[in-house]
Amino acid sequence: MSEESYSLSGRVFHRLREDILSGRYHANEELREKTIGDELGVSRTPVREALRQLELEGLVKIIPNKGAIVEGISVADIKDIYAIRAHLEGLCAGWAATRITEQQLAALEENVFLVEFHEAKGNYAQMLELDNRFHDLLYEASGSRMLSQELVNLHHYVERVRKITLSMPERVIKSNNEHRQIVEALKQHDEDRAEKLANRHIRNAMANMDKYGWENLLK
Amino acid sequence: MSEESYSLSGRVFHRLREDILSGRYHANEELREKTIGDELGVSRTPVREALRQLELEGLVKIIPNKGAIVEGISVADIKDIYAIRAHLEGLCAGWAATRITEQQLAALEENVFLVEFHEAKGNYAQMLELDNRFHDLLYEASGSRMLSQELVNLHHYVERVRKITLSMPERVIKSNNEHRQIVEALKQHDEDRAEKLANRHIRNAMANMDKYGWENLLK
DNA sequence: ACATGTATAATTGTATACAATTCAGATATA
DNA sequence: TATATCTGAATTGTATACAATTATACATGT
Repeated sequence: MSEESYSLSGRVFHRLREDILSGRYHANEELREKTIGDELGVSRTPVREALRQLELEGLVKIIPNKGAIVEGISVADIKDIYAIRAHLEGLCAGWAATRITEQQLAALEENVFLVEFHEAKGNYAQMLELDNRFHDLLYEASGSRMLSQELVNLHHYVERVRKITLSMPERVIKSNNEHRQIVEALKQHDEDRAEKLANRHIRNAMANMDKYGWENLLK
Repeated sequence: MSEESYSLSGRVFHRLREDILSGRYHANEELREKTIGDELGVSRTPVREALRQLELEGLVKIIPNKGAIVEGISVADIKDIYAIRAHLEGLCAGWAATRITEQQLAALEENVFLVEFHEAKGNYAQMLELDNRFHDLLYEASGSRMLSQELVNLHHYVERVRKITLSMPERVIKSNNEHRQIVEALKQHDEDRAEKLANRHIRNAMANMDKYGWENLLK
């Protein structure tokens, strides 16, 4: 999944989103077009385009003739996103159960196997990448452009949580077991079971953060 | 609910979105920055900003150095959105049941009453506006910025369906009855019931379109 | 006729110029 | 002192200029 963008405005957009979601900009911070442009070595034009896009994502608020301020994202927001994802990933897995292709199934099985492989070697660096890939594959298997798009968007918001989660070996193992069960249900085209398992998978991720402490999230 | 935008780029954005969702532009149509700018009497700058935003909403696809083409929205997409909304409006109503304020409840009750009033007078013109308002109030009552934002976005996509639906007197009556029941559940802070009713409300809207014939949707 | 190459036009990407608005500080006035 | 108002700087909004890329048309050779 290449998140690269070869236009300047695209690069500025991804960079600013990352900086906001990672907390490098704090909430309510003012974003000046010229300042950002100078920092990234571009003119105001691509910066403006990026800010307008971030506004649509809800990460900044643009006040006409005044400027852009960081909306940021609170712990409550992230919890909400997990609740939303629980529903939508369930729906997604359910749809995928009846629509998934053999190739997509094979790709998911390979993914589960790869996690197992690297986990056994204690190679946790690739976990985030592999986890991203699992979910992207699942989204695509739903066969729904709209649902997939929604879930990909939501996924970005919680990258920070997942970085923490997937650095815990015991959670990685459990998570991959849950992935395996989901794939199994997809293989059997068991819609209800796939939906329930995917829903619970997200809820388990939430429960894991409950134990870890959400308040530790934003440093 | 003011959908107005006082910047040129905002106006272009809303205008283009409306034109795409209403089918004035057909799928795969190429959108030239200069042409659009000339039509709307603005320069390329605000047009570009609008196109970049529409890309994020999935309504156009931008191919670097080539241009923007209309993604459009298919009947399948709209059905998917209804399914997604069914889940999320349920979640939303459930949350609202425990968080809604007295003022918000009063506003919802007033809305239901107003629909009744205008319906009795056969004044169907305001129905879309009032229906929009009901759902916006419900979204806000969820107390969740993220969920509200998601639902508002999804709502835009199906404006075309709702224009049809809400021009059917018998559906308007049923719809408002469903609204009334939802408000009742919110009043009693009955989370499960609110969730079920809101979920079913959207499913009923789908069933109504099933009868009407989805294929008649895109002219 | 067909493919290929090349010049030219059209279009997008980015930077800059200028207009409109807002902000900050100084000055004036009660 | 407190308040109001003016003035210039800073910032955003929009248009335009220029660069980079892509599309089109035509010529050339096979």
